[in-house]
Amino acid sequence: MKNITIKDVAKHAGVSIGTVSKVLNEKGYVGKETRKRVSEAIKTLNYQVNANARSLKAIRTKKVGMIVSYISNYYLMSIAKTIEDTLRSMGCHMLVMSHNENEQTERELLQLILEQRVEALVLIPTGANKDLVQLVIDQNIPVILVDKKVEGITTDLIVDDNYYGSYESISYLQSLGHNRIGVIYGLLKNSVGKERLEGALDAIEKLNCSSDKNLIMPGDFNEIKAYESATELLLLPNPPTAIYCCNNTMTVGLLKAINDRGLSIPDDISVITFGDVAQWELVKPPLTLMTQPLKRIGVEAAILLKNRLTMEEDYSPIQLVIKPELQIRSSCAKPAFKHS
Amino acid sequence: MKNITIKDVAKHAGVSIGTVSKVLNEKGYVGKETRKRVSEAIKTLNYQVNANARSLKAIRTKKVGMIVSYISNYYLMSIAKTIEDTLRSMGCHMLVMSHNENEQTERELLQLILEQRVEALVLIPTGANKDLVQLVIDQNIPVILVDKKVEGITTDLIVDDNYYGSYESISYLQSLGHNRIGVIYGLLKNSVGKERLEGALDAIEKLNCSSDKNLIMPGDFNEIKAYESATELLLLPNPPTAIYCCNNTMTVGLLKAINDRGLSIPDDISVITFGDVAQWELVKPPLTLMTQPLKRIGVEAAILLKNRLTMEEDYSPIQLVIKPELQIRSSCAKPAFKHS
DNA sequence: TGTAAATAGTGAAACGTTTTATCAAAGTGG
DNA sequence: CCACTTTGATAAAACGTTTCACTATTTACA
Repeated sequence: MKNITIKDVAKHAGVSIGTVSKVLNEKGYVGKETRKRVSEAIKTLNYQVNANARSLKAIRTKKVGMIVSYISNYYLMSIAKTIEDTLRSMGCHMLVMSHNENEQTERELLQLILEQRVEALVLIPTGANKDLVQLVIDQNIPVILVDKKVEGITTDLIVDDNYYGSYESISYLQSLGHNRIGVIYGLLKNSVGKERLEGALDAIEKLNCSSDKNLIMPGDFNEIKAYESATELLLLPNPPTAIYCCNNTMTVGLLKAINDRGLSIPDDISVITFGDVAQWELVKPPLTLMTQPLKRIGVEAAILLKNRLTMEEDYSPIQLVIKPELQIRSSCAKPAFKHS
Repeated sequence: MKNITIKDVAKHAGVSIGTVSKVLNEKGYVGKETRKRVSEAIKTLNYQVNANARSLKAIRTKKVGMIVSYISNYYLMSIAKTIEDTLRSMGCHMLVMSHNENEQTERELLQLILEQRVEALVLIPTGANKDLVQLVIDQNIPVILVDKKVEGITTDLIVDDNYYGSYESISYLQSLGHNRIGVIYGLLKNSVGKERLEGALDAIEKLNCSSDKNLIMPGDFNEIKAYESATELLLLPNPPTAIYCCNNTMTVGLLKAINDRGLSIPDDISVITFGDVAQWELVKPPLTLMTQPLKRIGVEAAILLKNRLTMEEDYSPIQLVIKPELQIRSSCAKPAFKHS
């Protein structure tokens, strides 16, 4: 079951392979009659160009790589979708891979990217593997970092303003009168995790909230750990009157913990989270949160990508820091009076 | 900024390109000393094999295509993740694309798949484009259909038992005493949508529920339409005591409609849905639903894929129909007495 | 009518690999 | 010491395209 090649088409149509190529790529001069004969040969033989051979000769591979942390993550895939649509409109396509926040895996994927001769790379990095990322850049492959930066690398970057989002979240709670605010934070080796915690901590300090260290608990960006930390928080002799949770996944754990202790939001405790998901509007009560402007990030990334793909000249890296927005719903209220 | 080729490495190490190739692929005889020199040359030159050139000569492209309907869909991407992991362990990688249920887009993607000479294709089809799907199969590329079938195509298939899931959902409601059951169904040109509706309809008939046609409303698999239909259902002079909603997206609309009318679940109305998502456990009350065994589907698809990739011989297509499971939580209760 | 430009088609080189046939040296066993 | 086999390395062919240099015909227009 040999594959049909351009040679077969040429023979079938009685022309040279150069002519077939011209028909295929709509380049150069081909007679009307000949074009038709060739087209028909292609049809009847079910010929398909071999993209590998094509990108071997032609420099353009029409491939763009996208490496994300989690492929089943709604936030990331929303961005991916926007990018994919843009690419398709440019006749390119996308290689998607996920490293699951594993640095070794990311190494292998970057290696693959290099081998595949993609024309650009959209990377949600682990934060490590600076050497390989730099290597990709050195090969003149445009790299767009999304969501997270890699220390020591200067290239295009699109991130949420995590610090700002956290600061504002705490600030909002404080404005409602809370001054014992619990925080469940994510992995700190992750720049997102770090920035969100720092924003929260700075806000707590500057706004004169209680800076009880016991109220700041790790959630490791996972549901289980968040559940445990939340439970601990709730069992404190003098528990917080509000909890700020640094991402969606951990919020699932937090809410379960609150449920399991029979507490009610916002009467017993206020809750605010960083990150949006359709269902947070349906939880009772609907969650107040900091939304990441998903669409915006996706669109910006896509635009940037398009520019990088069409621009030949050198360019200077663009850094986009996108501010999240406070979405006020019903999970935060004034703190109840407590006789401590 | 020319790319480094195998030729450069050969020159740098003072050997022939054949030898470099042998080192690269760990094939044939290479002297210990030579191997070292070559390896060093590769390191210092930062050489990266050109995967395109490689797959031109070697038949294996190490690429598997995956075409899904929506790339930001949690259900599909969970499956994709499992498959991707398996592939990586086999040294292959995945081309992910989405057709957004657009048949023309699917055509283009299938074309791309053909051109890319992938070794296998995992396809969540629109249901159309039978000709192109068949063409892929004819090229001896194993095709695994997931989630949905394509009429007239026989190949590997892994689907939920949608009919069963719907039937059981209605059956559960009926067992609680409901006999005016509303249904919000999805797109019917979609086999999933069709099967789910049929299961529900058959159950309603066989179990002697009221077969009031007004209770069966389209939701088109989207939130807005579902919201409208749900609202209509709730405004009926004699509204249903329970509603079965055929997928997650539509359930968002349904719940919003119920909220907006100030109704309470399950006191005023019972709700059951087809499809799981972490947040459905956190909604008040936690939703009773039919879960699709995501992990199972992903794993089965991955295993099947692995087999197809390693098996040379012809094989007969496997059809896997996986039963969803009823997950009882608190959104369904006995119907309240109504003086109609 | 003559000449340049436009049109139509060809053959061969090039892209960066892998593979195959070949050669040469070095071990091996009788 | 001879006839193998094993080991080590090479040059050239092949993979399926695109592109470039060329030839040959037709068209345009001054």
